[in-house]
Amino acid sequence: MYIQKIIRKNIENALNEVFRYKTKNIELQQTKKEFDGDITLVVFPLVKELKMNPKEIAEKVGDYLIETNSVVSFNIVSGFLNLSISDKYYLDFFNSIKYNSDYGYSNIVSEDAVMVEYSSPNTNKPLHLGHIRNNLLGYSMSEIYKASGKKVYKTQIINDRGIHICKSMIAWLDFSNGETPKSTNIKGDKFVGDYYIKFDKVYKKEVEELIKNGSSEEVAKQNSPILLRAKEMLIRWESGDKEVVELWKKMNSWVYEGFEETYKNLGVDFDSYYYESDTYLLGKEFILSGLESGVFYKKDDGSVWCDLSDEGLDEKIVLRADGTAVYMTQDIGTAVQRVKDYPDINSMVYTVGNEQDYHFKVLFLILKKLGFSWCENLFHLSYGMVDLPSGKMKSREGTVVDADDLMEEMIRTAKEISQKLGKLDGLSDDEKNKVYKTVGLGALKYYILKVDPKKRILFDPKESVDFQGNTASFIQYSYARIQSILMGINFDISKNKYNQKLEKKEKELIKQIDSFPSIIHSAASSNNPALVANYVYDLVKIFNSFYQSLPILKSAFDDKKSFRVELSKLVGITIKNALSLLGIDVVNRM
RNA sequence: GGUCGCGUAGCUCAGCUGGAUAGAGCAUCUGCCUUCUAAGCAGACGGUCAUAGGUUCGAAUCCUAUCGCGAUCACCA
Repeated sequence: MYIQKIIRKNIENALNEVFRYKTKNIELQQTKKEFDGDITLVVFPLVKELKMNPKEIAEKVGDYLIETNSVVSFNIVSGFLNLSISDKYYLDFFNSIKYNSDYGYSNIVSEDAVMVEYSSPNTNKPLHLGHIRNNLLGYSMSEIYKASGKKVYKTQIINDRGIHICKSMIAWLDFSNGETPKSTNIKGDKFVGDYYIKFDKVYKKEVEELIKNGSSEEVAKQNSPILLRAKEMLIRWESGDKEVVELWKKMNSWVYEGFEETYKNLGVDFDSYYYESDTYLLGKEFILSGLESGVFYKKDDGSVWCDLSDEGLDEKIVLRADGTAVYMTQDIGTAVQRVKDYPDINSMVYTVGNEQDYHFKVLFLILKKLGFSWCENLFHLSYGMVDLPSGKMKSREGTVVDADDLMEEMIRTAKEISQKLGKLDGLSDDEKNKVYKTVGLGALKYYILKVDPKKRILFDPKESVDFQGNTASFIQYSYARIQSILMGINFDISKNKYNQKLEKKEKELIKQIDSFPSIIHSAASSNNPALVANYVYDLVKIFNSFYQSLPILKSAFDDKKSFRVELSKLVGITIKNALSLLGIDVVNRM
């Protein structure tokens, strides 16, 4: 159990027994390096409540804690009670988990499940850097929820219908001569995306032509022949035209093949898929029942609205005048559908960019008004844009960073650096390539996940391939060194009975490891994988500094050395587990 | 204009529900490879926490205003 929890409980007891006082207002923190002690109680908040001076309170609490053997000593510095925990506590904790390869993960799995939606692409374009952030966040949060003891369903909703895919279809009919991804050896999503771009080119040319012939810009934009054909195709699709639907299925299947490849490379996966072509008509029934119960109201033209001015928001349309659904309608329907499909769900997480903050605020409010029991546990995992040093990513200007290209570049850079350093000499080509991939993708993932989701990221390709400092490869490298220590040792270290005094750095390491489960819980409750990233970086830094001071381990062995070997091993387990929450793999040698 | 988010070292970022002298990495400079991996370690330099008020024992953190950047405010998704 996390040491702070124990101390907190003991302090509660102390206050209760010494002062007959009960409070939740106990402020604990790590003791600063400059002072003696492990954990510090900030006494000030109690001063007011107990109406005594800080020193007196601190002394009484300290005495009680010593009497009850919770701490071995304490000192008081101006309202801060610094407590020293016995080495025995740390050693007992260490011994209790040192062979637990699942260390940190909760072994109690809750009955309730959380559904995490992420990725959710359109089917007319390949995935780009923004999707990478989305995927990494969604996947990582899923792993963190699992580790914190929740059952998780990973899903996505694919925007597979609408005018955008019709555009690709028209362009393919016009220009492909029957070519396919297979026949051209182009990845399916890129293949379809290329036709989307082709459509756009023709469209622009036609608009120009129309303007030259005297149309206004607005009219021209609406009346380009190729756009009219795309619109007509959408109508045919909606009416179930066999030919159109066939082509639509064919082209989407190409895209999905491409996406799967990208997901596989990125190391993310899904338990289920929702398609807008299935869900875009959902939700109308709830609009009707909402009308009856007075949640919504109808305007004269027949459109249906929800008034949210009580919550400080505007009114929001939920059904068009012609009775067709809008985005909001579908999202209401889809949410309900998901709970139907997975009855154990009691919360949902939507990983969607922060440009949709308003939409989700409204969606959650409406669901609440409609009275669904699970509406309290909806969370919009909102994240900031990914900018480039050259500015914003814009598909029209070709400044989008393609997901596949980026991953490839990261792997290539890992290869170059490794070759230059000669770290991998002696491995087979297969093994080398595996390391390049693990290191290159790890760098990408860590670079993105280590920053707070709600902040914008400035993605500098140059800096992201830097493998020094606060990067995945630094962490992976330390893991590899630990494996190397362990490999050099060929006798049984499990019999050691080390119970001497701990050195400062050993204690620091154990303390850091001790806090891992609580980090997982804070990451889960704040929906922020960056907490885990920064945690493991801190752990590795402490370890490296400790490691530097290790005596030579492979030769003459004593209890102290075997203890340190075991401690290193436990650090390795913790690093591996923490990284796996971020979707990052480790390598045994590099 | 209304609403929401962000603003911390030259650069990229930490800083949990307010707590001790605001922390890392990069960059710049100084040491450390005859010892298990130098993708490392030890150290130096670098701060008006956007600005101005307020709340209190105590503010980067909470409140108000102002400035800057961004998003959003569609019968688009």
